[in-house]
Amino acid sequence: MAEDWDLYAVVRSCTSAAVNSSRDSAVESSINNENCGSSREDPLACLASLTFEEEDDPFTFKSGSLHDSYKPFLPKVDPTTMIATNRGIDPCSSSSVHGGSSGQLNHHHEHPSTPAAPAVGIGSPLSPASASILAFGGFGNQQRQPQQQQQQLQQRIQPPAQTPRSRKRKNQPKRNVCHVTADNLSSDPWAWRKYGQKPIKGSPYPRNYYRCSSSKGCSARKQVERSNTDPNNFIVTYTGEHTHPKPTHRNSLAGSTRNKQQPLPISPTTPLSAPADAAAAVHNAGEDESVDMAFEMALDGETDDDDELLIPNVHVDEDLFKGYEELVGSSVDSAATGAAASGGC
DNA sequence: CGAATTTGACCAGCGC
DNA sequence: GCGCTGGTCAAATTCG
Repeated sequence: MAEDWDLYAVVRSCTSAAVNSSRDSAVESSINNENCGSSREDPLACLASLTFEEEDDPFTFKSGSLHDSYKPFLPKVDPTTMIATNRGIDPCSSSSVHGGSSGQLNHHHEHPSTPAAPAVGIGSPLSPASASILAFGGFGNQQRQPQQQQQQLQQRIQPPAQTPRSRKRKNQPKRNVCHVTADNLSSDPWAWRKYGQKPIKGSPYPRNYYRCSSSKGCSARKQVERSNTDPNNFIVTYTGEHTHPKPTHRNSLAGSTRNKQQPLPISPTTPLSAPADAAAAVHNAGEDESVDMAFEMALDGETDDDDELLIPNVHVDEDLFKGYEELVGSSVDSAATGAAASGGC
């Protein structure tokens, strides 16, 4: 499915969320995503509508406590809501497992033998950006991230003395669970690097693990898995928080743009892949800024047109942008429009 | 050559 | 206490 991960997708997700704002079910929001095209409201609203569904998450953020935690990070946005769109990442990928169940995923699993076709895979011809839009602030675990980092470092340096790997549920940081459609799967300004993939019991689709590669010390992570109930929906779980400002450009990540096996549409074995690629791709497509904007808006909670606000170091080179426009003309337009739309979503 | 992805193995938490 | 499952690590591989 080559969905075009463009800003629209993001916007759509927002809108959809808005539409379903009354519901705290993120799933529903995402599911209805397609419908949202019509309704444009405040993207934030959309975000707001997306709630952290917990699924297996012991922490339930239904408005409330989490809200407080997020405040610092998400000033205007209702912490309980967030949107994530990961495009570029095709969670369904993966290996073998999936194949089996794949009945549902007709579009995706076709070349089990092909390892990754990552990013591109799901993505779009344009190559998605990997991103995921989400309002990711810190999930309230400001303390944790440094700790985790240290833990990991220590682990490597010395054998785990006490709690070497606190990655298990018990110690797990709070997570933001978002449900997004394939269309929306992607687009977050952060660069993600895949570090693992595992088949999940009860789900035909494997779960992919990504960590933020924008900064070495960043403990932000995200898990992407395809919903077994609705193959078109992906469950994106964000954990940890970014310890650095959003990358100015997705391609800021050295070597992040690795376009592998483009030829292969999507292989089941390669699910989400390559956020980095996607990011790069998006960037190339000229969507980058748009996406970023959308993302920012989400973060900011204000969909207004204050694009400037956001992250300080996010600066857009106009020339570059122009170049994009020329290159991708319409794409950019759409993206821009989308961004704008999102503002008025 | 550097960076990202793949994939098997390891380890810890949780349930029985 | 044991086994299962999920999360992470790290070597090998691939690609720009």
